[in-house]
Amino acid sequence: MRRSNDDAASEPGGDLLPDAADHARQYASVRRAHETELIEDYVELIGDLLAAEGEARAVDIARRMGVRQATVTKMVGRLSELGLVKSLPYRSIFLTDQGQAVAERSRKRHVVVLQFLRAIGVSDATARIDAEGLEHHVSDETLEVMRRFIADLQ
Amino acid sequence: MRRSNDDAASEPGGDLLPDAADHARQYASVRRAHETELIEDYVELIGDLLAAEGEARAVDIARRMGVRQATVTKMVGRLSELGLVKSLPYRSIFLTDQGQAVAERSRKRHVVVLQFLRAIGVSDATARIDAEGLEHHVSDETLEVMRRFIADLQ
DNA sequence: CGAAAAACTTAGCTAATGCTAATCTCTTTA
DNA sequence: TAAAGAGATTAGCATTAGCTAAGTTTTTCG
Ligand SMILES: [Mn+2]
Ligand SMILES: [Mn+2]
Ligand SMILES: [Mn+2]
Ligand SMILES: [Mn+2]
Repeated sequence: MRRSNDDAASEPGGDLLPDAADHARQYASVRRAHETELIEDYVELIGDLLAAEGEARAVDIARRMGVRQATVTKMVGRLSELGLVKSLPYRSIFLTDQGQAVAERSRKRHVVVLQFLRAIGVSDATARIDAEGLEHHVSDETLEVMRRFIADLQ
Repeated sequence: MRRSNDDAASEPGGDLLPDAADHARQYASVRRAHETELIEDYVELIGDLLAAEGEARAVDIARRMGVRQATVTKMVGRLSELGLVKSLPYRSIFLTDQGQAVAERSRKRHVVVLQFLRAIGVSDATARIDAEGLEHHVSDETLEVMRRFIADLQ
């Protein structure tokens, strides 16, 4: 029944072990982000390819994601079931309205995170790599802080 | 053979679609982070529990992680195979030297990210949530920038 | 046109991470 | 000290995300 030091959050420097329920919510939040992360990356990439090339082919998605075509086919099937994507066999992939919305939102967030990293002095190459992972774990509140930070620099 | 606009990276505001190989490396980097992410969180949590309570029991890990005990048992088995943890059936879990090192490194990084978020104006509650996910995608370079940012504020 | 090449799909496999239900072991307490 | 309760484990299932190998369809080109 070991119950001793709790409320580590209130201790000076007690940044570890917050209240157990809150702690669990933190991890749950991360798990939730992981569920949508890949979906967002695929949809965002498809949107970028559509904007840049006019079409999004599985080969190109595979090359950019660094995965096999079979993996892309399977993922596109999932995106289709989720109503984010419209695709016919052996044809280019397109975004539904819902997919467009997701792509737009992801793209904006990605750009803010990338610009923020550069703004605080991270090199472009590193900023790009880090942004690709960080973007999915940035809350609206933090995103807004980043946006302000960038704006204040002008 | 649609080959048209490349080197988006060099365009003004071209923050989308970098060189394909680089782009693939970005995603690969994220995938790599995801492989170690959970491991780091478990090991870090076990370290924190050992420090705070003297022992790390599966119940407590389960409660804090917000998962079932069966999930913890399985994960501890994996950590054990990885040589990060030492455990006997029905007994507390301990860290190996290697595990200690991982825990230490993770803890330090986590704290820097948390303090950085607070430093730029994110609320404590949000900073805690975001840090739990962000920490795993922060490169050494970015971490150093964050550290300097915090230090310069004193 | 008709082959060869490229693109795409399908089937079947693996690993990671979660779950529930059932069981086992240990600890507490009446 | 024996039952009850708490903690831990095991077995079996589902989902996600990747892979290879084998086939299909479409496109390119001699
Ligand atoms: Mn992105
Ligand atoms: Mn991403
Ligand atoms: Mn952590
Ligand atoms: Mn974490």
